[in-house]
Amino acid sequence: MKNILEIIADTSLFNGLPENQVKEIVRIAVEKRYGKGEIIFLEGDEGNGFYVVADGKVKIFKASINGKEQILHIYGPGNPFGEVPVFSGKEFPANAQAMLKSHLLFFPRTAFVELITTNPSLAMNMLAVLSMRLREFTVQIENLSLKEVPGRLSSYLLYLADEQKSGTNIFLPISKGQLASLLGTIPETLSRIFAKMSSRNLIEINGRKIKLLDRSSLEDLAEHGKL
Amino acid sequence: MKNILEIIADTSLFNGLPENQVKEIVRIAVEKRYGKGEIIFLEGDEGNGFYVVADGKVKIFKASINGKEQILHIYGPGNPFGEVPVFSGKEFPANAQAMLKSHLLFFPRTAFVELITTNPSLAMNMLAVLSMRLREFTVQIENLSLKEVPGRLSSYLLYLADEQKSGTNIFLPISKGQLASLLGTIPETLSRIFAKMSSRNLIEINGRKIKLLDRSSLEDLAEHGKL
DNA sequence: TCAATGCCTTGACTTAAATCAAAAAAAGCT
DNA sequence: AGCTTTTTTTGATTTAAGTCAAGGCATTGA
Repeated sequence: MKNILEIIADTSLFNGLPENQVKEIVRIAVEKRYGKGEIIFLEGDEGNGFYVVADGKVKIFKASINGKEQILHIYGPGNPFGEVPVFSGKEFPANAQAMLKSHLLFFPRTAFVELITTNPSLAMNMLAVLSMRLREFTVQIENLSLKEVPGRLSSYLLYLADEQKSGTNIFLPISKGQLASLLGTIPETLSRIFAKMSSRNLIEINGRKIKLLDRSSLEDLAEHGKL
Repeated sequence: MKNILEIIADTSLFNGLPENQVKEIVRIAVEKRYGKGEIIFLEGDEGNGFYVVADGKVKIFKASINGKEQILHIYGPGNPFGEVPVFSGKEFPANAQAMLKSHLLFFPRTAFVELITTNPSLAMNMLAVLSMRLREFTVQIENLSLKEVPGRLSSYLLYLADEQKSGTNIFLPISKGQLASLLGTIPETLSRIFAKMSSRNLIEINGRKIKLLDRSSLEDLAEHGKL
């Protein structure tokens, strides 16, 4: 278990900051703990601060009336989330829930804004974080609107392979049901597509272990769609 | 035709800044003009700065191989765009094209970053702008994945009515073809849905003039989907 | 006024994916 | 282990929306 200072040092948000600033940040951070499945905030809740994951896993999602959910992000150690209302001054635009027992740091809005207004390099880090988020959303919207599910799945598998640097063997960090939600579909559809990709020797599946057999076909699929 | 100083004063990005700071900003702005249909930047281009629309209309979009496009935003006078690579330090994540003859102000990356690092309140404005964008994208992803086209259209019409403050009479600011792309669909589908909504007396259409006849049904549609 | 162009609509058809229902497999628990 | 609960898979069916093709309407301009 790391201490708060170590956690903060591991966050992109805070790197490159001078020693005394980091201490200031530690001073305003509030530790919070959540059990598996516990709701951290709901869409529409007043956004009086943002969080950094110290340990555990958190999902950010939108829900429709009829129960279907769309996962927007999944965050792990070192990732900040919930920053939007800090600067837009409005409510949270989506829900956050702990996927595992999680340990979070909470940064209250007013204290953080105070820090940022006097510290340009913290502001720059924050700008970089938000820009990256915007970039990710751009990709996600493209995926949802321009590609069919097999294309989105291929993109995700290739992304994972890259992320995990494990060559062609990858491991799903979330359940297939959750993956379906992240890809904007439902478990049945995802299952069928896995089966089809498997039967065409694009991949090999063993529970959460997946082996990429035909990378170039997967890349093609991620680009052009159509299985 | 406004002068640069007036344009800049009208931008949320720059409001609340002290006089001398505004002058600094004017100093680094570069005027650029584009004809209708002209490309401003393409996805993957190096992002060496961002733009503010002084006059005209600009669309930001993603394109797929087979010609289908997804419009992400449409910006008019006073709106900044292309800020992402300024802080993420990467390329533009989408394409930008002038929809009309447009007059833009360009802010070079390095000069702007310099300004921001010495001016916390400019940084705060920038953070607010990015946060608002993030919030909009969150809604757009929800729409694309959780709602069917009639629901997305209803949301858009209600949004327009609110925006235009014209009661129940609204005017489409873009062509129906472009609207289809903004809603993540194709013109044929949009046309059919307009026809269906019209036959059910939810709306009345006359070219780009639309009258909302049954607001509560539209709201219901925007919430729950299903026409 | 009449062609010409661009934009929108309509119809017939196909297809990807959602829904409903149920079985099978895997993971947790005592 | 044996039981329960959750997750995943499979099958049959429905449905929303995309594709292809043709026609209509309106604006522009010679």
